[in-house]
Amino acid sequence: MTNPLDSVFAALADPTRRAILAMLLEDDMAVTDVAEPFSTSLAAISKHLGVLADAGLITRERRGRVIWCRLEPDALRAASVWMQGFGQFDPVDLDAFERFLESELDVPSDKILTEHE
Amino acid sequence: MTNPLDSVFAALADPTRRAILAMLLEDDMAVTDVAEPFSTSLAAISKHLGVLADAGLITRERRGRVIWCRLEPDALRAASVWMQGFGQFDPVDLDAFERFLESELDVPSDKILTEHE
DNA sequence: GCCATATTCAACCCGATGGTTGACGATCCC
DNA sequence: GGGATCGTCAACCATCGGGTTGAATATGGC
Repeated sequence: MTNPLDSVFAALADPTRRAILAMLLEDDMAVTDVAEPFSTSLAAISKHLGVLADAGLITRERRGRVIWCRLEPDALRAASVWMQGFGQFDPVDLDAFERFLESELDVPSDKILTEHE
Repeated sequence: MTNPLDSVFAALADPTRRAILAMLLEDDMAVTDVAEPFSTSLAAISKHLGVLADAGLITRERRGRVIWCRLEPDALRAASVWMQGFGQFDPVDLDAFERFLESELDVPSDKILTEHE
């Protein structure tokens, strides 16, 4: 009924959620740690994580008291293929990707991408 | 402070709008012709076209009575780069793209496509 | 058992979104 | 000018989305 692309694109439409995905690109994180950089409440972040999980973009696993969030990049594949069909864009360009992450967060990207600075 | 990715992804989150983009991939179209396959009102389609135009995904140009809609695939570039940064997906795979277009357009034909005639 | 920590749930507020209908402006053609 | 076609606008309605706060649940440590 509902196309999975609907929920994936809708999840990506929010800058907080894109920032969360960028953080998880580096490593799995606990919910509390995910929420830490944001000025919104923990409950709001928990909702965002629920949206991301419903879209298949992350999974959450409880270990003890802590719930760990893991990026599931495969969920982006369908959406990526869809978009590439329109533009024949260049293949993966991680430099451009980092620039976008930086422009999105208004914080240095080394907060998010620690490697290859 | 609004990131252009916000509006692009939000525009792509609606299946009607994705279908419109897919139609425009073939050729420029008049608003009335864009609306024809859908069961919703012309005003609703006009709103969708406004959302797509605000996101930069299409442009509209009046020629006489008719307003022609043109796809602007470059607006997808930033979003595509963003997504590719996550998955290192395969480069453009047009076969997969066509399959996705089919799954979007053919399957829900009883919902998207008009029922009269 | 008790308390602190980690996370979600429930109820609410408010602005955005997608849909409708009917009126309106613009344009072409006669 | 008159009439038909093209498209948007305005007002309205219902639903969704993101935010809040406070209570509830789950777990670990003492």
